[in-house]
Amino acid sequence: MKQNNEIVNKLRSSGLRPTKQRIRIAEYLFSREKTFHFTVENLNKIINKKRNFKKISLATIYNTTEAFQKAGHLKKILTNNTTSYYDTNTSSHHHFYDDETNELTDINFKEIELTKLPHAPKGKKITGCEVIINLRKS
Amino acid sequence: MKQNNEIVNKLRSSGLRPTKQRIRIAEYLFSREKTFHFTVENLNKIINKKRNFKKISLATIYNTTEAFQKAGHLKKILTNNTTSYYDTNTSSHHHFYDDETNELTDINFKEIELTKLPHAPKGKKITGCEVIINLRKS
DNA sequence: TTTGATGCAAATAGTTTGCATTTCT
DNA sequence: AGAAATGCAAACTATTTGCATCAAA
Repeated sequence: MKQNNEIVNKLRSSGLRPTKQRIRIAEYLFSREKTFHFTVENLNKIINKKRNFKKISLATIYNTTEAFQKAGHLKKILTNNTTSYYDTNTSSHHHFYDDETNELTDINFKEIELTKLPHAPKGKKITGCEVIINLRKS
Repeated sequence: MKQNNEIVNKLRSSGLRPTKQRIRIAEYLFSREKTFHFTVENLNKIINKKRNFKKISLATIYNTTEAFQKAGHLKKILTNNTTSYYDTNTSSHHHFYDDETNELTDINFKEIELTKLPHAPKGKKITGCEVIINLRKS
């Protein structure tokens, strides 16, 4: 596998073997300017739409997404529906959530100021913090 | 059905017929001081543990939970888990979420200070704002 | 050559739906 | 009686698992 060195290094340095499938998915996800929100089902459709490639199985898309998340390359987003959403923007940022359409939008972190946080309960540590602003049509 | 008038009125005044099942569930959920977090599966187990009552079907627990939510008696909580969590505390407040145990805990609203909020996108209005702090054992 | 990843299909978890029956008003 | 709620099972959706095969180190 000798392709896109940057991607290969990204995978390697996080302990992930750079397989064909992972490279293809990583290229799709991480070679972009704008942040990208998706479900596994979305990603599967997109990745497997192009006929010039061999199909990547849904299980692998699930595995890869989870591996990328654990490696810190993806962030799992909060929702109140039964599907998991992921975000290619792993830096600390917040979301608008439209309760009617289930649409998620990023909020620039400068738009929110959190000036006080609780301390973690005994024996626990804080691993993340997210603000969700609920929307509805006005 | 002539039981617990307060509960019956609560149901009636939100347009919900006070059926045996709804009353039993509402009595369990709303006759308490402290806020209560649960999943439908939790609630089902609890409600149907007591042998002295006739079993309430899981579908009814789902229906009732949704009806209570729509009526504003319950709040659905955002997590990064695919199971739905509900909260008997319907006022705007924040949560700790333990990613390992899936446990939810309230955060006293005084413990968090949000000093800056974005404005809603065009055509939308803000209906709520919630902070989730993820935990893990330290 | 051994360890880890993939792919498929079957299994599972959470939730929803259809419809006959029952309960409330 | 008429409208709405219940209960059951079947259907559905998202996700996970087991295991044989395959690719990377």
